Amino acid sequence: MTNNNIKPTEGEMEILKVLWQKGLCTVREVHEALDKKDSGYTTTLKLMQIMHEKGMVERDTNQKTHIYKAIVNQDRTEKQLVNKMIDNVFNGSAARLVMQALGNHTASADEIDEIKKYLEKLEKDN
Amino acid sequence: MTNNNIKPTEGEMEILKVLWQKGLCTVREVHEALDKKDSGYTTTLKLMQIMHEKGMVERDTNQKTHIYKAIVNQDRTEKQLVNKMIDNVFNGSAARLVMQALGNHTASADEIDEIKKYLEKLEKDN
DNA sequence: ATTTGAATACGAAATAATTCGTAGAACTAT
DNA sequence: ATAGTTCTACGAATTATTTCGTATTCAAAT
Repeated sequence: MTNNNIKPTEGEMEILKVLWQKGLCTVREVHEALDKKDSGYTTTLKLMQIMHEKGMVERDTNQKTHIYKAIVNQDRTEKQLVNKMIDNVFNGSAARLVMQALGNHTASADEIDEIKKYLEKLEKDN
Repeated sequence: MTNNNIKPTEGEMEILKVLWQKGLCTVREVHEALDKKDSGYTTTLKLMQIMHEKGMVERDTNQKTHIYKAIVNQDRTEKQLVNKMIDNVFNGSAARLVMQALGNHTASADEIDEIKKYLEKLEKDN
């Protein structure tokens, strides 16, 4: 395994998603992006500081306002979480997870097409 | 929503999986089935008691040894967890989750076939 | 009947995750 | 330079989850 085996908490995932999407961010920007009024600014700050201790993000502290950046890899992290769910919930069957995900109103016709294309490609590559 | 919106914790999921698979179980049986030596018998017991308070399981207390049974529906629970992940991790895109799940060694050729069939069926039904 | 073994109940410790309050440093504008 | 705003640091409270120890009950075997 190239990378570490960190399992982000839910709160950390929220923040990572923002960082992955935006690249470089101040705490303020991240906090704004999670428009959840659920929690205050210092909560986001604290979270990001903890993530820094854990080595999930790096930061540039040259300016007063620190700039954060995700270190952990998005794709790898997503795969990790998905695999964990496949193990924990679906007894190791990726297919069961997929079907569960698709037997939903969440999957539009477009999405299904997209997935079919992806499957074709997968099979070609093997 | 027919059912409640309970989000089982990780520990609770472990237990639910056993109950779903076996149907009726004593605490002892569940505990044995989770062969994790990680934790003692009373831990499993306590968990199951809490699950009972939460209304996730029901139990027959006529005998000294109580018999437990899952109340929460497996399919519904799985869907809930998957949907949560789609939202939390994949910004609402079921397709992204599916691709992440399939771009894995976990998905065998057989599984992929199975999924393709499932997609055909999905499309026919719409 | 007494011992032994296995079960439940329950409180509370241990751990993890989130949240916030407050202090002080630094920048901006007056 | 002083006031006001924005930032970080950091300790501590809160909440959720897991874990265990101990008391008690019940039943079976001696």
